[in-house]
Amino acid sequence: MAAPREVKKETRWLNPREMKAWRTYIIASRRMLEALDSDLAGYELSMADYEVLAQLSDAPGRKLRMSELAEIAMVSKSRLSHRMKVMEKAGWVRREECPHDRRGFFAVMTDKGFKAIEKAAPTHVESVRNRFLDHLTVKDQEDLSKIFDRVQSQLRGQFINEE
Amino acid sequence: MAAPREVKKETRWLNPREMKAWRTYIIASRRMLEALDSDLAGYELSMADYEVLAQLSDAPGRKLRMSELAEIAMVSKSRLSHRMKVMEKAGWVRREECPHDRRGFFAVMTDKGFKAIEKAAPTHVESVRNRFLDHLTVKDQEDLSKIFDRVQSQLRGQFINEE
DNA sequence: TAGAAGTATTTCAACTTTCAACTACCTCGC
DNA sequence: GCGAGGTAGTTGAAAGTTGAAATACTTCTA
Repeated sequence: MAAPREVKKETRWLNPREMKAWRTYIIASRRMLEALDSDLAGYELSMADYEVLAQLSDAPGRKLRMSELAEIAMVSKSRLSHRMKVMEKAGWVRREECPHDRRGFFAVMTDKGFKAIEKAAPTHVESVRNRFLDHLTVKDQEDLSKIFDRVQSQLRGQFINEE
Repeated sequence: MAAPREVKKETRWLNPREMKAWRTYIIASRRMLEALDSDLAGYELSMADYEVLAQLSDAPGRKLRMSELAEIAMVSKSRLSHRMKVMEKAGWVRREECPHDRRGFFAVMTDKGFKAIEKAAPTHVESVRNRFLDHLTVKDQEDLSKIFDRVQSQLRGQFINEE
């Protein structure tokens, strides 16, 4: 240990390279997400709703417990509950009681819902290519996977936030 | 031109490598953004509000036209207008009439606002390092800048969306 | 087998964001 | 110097989101 010194460390501000990487990534990502959303708008879908339906359509029987769906589609339970009400009104999904756990419900995709996402999917995939993947080499794709795997695996991290 | 064929091309679905890159990037990004937001919560700031204040604090005289601020902080005019009302109530900013264009207003940061962001900034920077930059090598940073520069530069692109 | 504790989901109230006017002003062309 | 059309910013209502409380179960434990 060195001689007693300030408790609080100097802030390590970002150098120009770090700043560039961070800002370019954040700004381009935001704009790209906006573009993807607007590419989907013609199908009355947001990216979040698309994700919910896509996950549901991949599930066995196109049917999942609400909590599980919320989890894998990365929306809060309460948000999913609200969105389901809207999608139910559109006839894309319905709720089904869970026979083994009477607290629970299944979200079930209707045929109409399946047709809706089936119709939107090619556009969305094309959109992801246009807006993103087409600008990446195979090497880029692999690099990115590695980087964001690392980012995600460290994310459990508790950041101390002085109250 | 080849012989007449279907107008609509086959959808080029994502291969596993593409899928992996896309989903890892999207999911890790979302989770990271959530973490950054929650790291800022102790300062009564969202990322969006932080960005607005940070841009304002960097401006000459800590003062910018509303539209310009909305532009560089990437929020809509109407959203900025609403947020300014909240931040004005908190005493962080005030509005000032523009002498040369009587339609216009300046957003001006108060001393209290400057102190607020000055206090939050080290945490936020530390947070960006913890959550993101620390997991990137210098090479990664450069790669990322290149990738997202390409992504952004193609984003002007009009995506044909059949109505 | 009662009751405490936990879980699944919805609802409520507060807040934020968006969309489409709307007001007020500026600028240009004639 | 007037009017058409554009620009700056705000507003209010509607829609979306959130976190906490409420409801209705299930599960555990003694």
